[in-house]
Amino acid sequence: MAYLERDTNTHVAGFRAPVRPMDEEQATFAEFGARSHTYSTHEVIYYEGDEAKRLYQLASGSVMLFKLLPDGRRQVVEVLRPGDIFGLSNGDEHDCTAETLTDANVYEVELRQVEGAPDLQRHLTRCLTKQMKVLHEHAMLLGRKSAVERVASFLMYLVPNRGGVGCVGPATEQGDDSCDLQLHMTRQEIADYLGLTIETVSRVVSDLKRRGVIRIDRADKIHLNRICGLCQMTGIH
Amino acid sequence: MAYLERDTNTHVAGFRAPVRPMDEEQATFAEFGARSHTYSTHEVIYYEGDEAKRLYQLASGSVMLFKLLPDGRRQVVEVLRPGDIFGLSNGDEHDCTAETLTDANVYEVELRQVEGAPDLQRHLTRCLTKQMKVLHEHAMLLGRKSAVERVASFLMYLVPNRGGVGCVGPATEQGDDSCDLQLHMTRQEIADYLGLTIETVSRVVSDLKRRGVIRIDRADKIHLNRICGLCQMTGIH
DNA sequence: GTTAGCTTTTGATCAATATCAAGGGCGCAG
DNA sequence: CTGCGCCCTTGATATTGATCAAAAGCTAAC
Repeated sequence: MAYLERDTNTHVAGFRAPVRPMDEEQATFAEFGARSHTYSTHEVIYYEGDEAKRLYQLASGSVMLFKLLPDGRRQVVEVLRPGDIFGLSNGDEHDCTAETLTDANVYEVELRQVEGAPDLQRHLTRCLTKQMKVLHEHAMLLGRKSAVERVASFLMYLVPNRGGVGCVGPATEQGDDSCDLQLHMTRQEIADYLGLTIETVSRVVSDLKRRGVIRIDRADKIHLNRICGLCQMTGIH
Repeated sequence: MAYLERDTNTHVAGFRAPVRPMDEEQATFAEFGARSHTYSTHEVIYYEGDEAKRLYQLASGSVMLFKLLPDGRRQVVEVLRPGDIFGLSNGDEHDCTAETLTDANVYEVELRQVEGAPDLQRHLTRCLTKQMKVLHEHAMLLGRKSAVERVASFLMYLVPNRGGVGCVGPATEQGDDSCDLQLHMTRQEIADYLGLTIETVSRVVSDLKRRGVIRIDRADKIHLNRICGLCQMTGIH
């Protein structure tokens, strides 16, 4: 199935973990003449191949970065959270397309202003390091995990305070083992993020439901009945 | 096949593209009280989970970063070239194991020295951005490419001046469409990098040989007969 | 030169996921 | 309220790559 065949105007998408507090990192950007820009759901911020002019930091909402092959195969390479950086490029072209998954607020700084701003640089290093770690984790997912493990990992990634990576304990702090998630991504976007087909994602989700691990309130509203049980399925344990 | 089951002492590994000139980025490190350290082939620089104390820059040779799942599945997440950075961590633990693939020379700087060094920071941003782009490309490979496309992409990545990513023209500058490669990785390491099994890698390589695209001089010395032909098989065209 | 221990290759089979093909559900426009 | 368009789900089948198994090459030590 080729992405290009899709009618691209009709998707609701993205995800937001409920009440994700701004990271310390986030404060910095506003101080650097960073204009703040608002984008609506499913708006393209830049295209792969566009000239890279600005550095972006997501303030609120959700943005995905993806790449396309000429035959239409798509890979979503990052799903960004508030505080994450994008738009940096080592050539002068963007290597990915950036598209919002929700309404999003974004700080924007001209690239040439970045060079001479040490604080900002320090900041960038920290953000990039964090995002790199997520990319490493995702490479493991794409290269070595089964379909079930991918979907379980994806859902766990959305659980607040589970940081997306690894297991920080048997349950949420209050000993509460359930959680509501709001996916802001279609099955197609999830599939393109996890390196699967839309059918496989759908089947795995149905399976998790059948096994009682999750409950599906709407296609994009999923309740986790047993976070620990789900976590056991990520391949990390 | 689980990595842990392997006898880990017997592998030759890694790759080096013939005569890769040092990037401008590389100069910087030596100026920051960076000790230079030499590691021999197949030496572990640090383990996943170790406390992160130093920042490393590869000066010469080749290093891979990999992650393991508890059942022994392994994913090589980066194969580093001279100039590349590693060892940064956003928590205090390393998220990957770093292991040399060849004898390697490495600059090492204490992490706390990094904070107060703006030039180094600027430098880091550039390196990380470049490596991030490679990670994006690799996510596409792992998520969406076929076995043949993966192996073809891998080989193209080793061709000097093809930068690893994309096609910069119909042939090398001199119009020369062939090239000698020295892989410093075993089939197992290649498989773990490409998200395949050792058997699949072997089969694909044999296939390319049968089709006359490559010639195999030794398991780790491969001659590309038709770079363009190979490039056509990467999925990028 | 021969043997032992790897790594790599090759073959046969299996399993996971993709592909192909219908339906079903939900939201929105009229 | 009704119908149309999207998604999403589910089923049947095909295909790719994994797994299991064994033989063939290398390399180094004796």
